[in-house]
Amino acid sequence: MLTTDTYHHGNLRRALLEEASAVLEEAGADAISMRDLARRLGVSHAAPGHHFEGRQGLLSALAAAGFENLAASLEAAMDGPPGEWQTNTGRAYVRFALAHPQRYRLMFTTGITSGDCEEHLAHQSSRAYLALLKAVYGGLPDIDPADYRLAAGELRAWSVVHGAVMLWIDGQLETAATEAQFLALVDEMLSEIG
Amino acid sequence: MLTTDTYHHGNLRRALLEEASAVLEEAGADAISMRDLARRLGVSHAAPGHHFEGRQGLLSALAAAGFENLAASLEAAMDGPPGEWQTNTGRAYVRFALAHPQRYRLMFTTGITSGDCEEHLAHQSSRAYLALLKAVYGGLPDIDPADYRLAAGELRAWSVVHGAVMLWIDGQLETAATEAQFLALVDEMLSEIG
DNA sequence: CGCCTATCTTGTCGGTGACAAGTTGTTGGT
DNA sequence: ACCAACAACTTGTCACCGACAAGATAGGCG
Repeated sequence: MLTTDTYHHGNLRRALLEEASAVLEEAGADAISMRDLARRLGVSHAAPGHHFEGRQGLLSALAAAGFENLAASLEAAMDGPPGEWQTNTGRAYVRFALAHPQRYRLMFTTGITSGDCEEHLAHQSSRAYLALLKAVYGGLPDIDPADYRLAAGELRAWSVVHGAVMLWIDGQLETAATEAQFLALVDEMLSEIG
Repeated sequence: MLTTDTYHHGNLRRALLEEASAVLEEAGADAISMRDLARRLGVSHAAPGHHFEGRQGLLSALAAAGFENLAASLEAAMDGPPGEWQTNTGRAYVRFALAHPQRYRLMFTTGITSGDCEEHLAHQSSRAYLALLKAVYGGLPDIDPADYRLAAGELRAWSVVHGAVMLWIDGQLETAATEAQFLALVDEMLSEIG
């Protein structure tokens, strides 16, 4: 059992995150219960509480992991010529959100004020945002992050992908388009903007 | 007491909606509890259950009322010349969302599958959507609602306002802009699109 | 008067998050 | 080798929640 680290009753923290991810994907964040996770993993009802700052801490960790994946996806989308960065990154963004709708909703719904993996969450979140900025402007502007001010360019780009994705995830477009049609429309929007 | 209708212990349904609206505005939908509402109104803990199909039913009613207000706001924004419909309606949309952020989030987060005031919710929701269509195209296309298909025009318009608003409401832009700056940016986006 | 129905109350169930206190296993110092 | 300190986990409990069942109460109508 060298592979499973310290072992007292297994590597609980990792197991909790994996189990919670499964519940998240199939039933949404509201369905995640500390006691239920404990039950699924065969530990006592209070065990999960020792690995996160309460339920909110667990959700923060899930959100942070999501931002990490999103950032990696966006960064990977920029290995082509800069002229295609915006379109490719937008496509990657939407593809990520549609592949993990519940995770995406959690990432943008949960308050960042969580505290558990606060710095990790903030870091991965801003990493994703920097990728977005780079894609929109074909490179990173050389300014002090401290006095960064939101501009119309990135707001429009982010709003259109975030808005489309949220409308789809929340079922507002369900009766008006299939997923394939929705993706085609998003591609159309992205090439118009770019 | 003629004004308060039937009276057994007051017009509970209306009182519940008003109290729940207050809690919603100041603490969000998650803070709405049937038992807490009952406590606030001085009735027994089970009383609210007789007026809505459970907690979800109450939330649906709140969402439906929100869509009613939104639809009215959007319709009112189109009393000017058709050329200004899109910009004015967009502005009205964003203004509504920023004035009632928790309500707005509830409207687009809660599943429409609620059952309680399902037909009312669906009706007010599509009323708001029709206003949006009218604003985008300067009038309503003459098609059968049954075979309506989502098109790029309305998707882009809706996405950009919904996305911007959700990003703001969920605090993603907090550190990058003040509310006034955000509103100015939204106006800029709206006039570019229109 | 007596029934009927809508409204509200009381009681209870299983479930949940948070916390306190105790137990067990692991690790590291001597 | 031993023991202390620490981390991981268990047990127990609290207040809260939503949902339901069954009973009480009031108003309307015959």
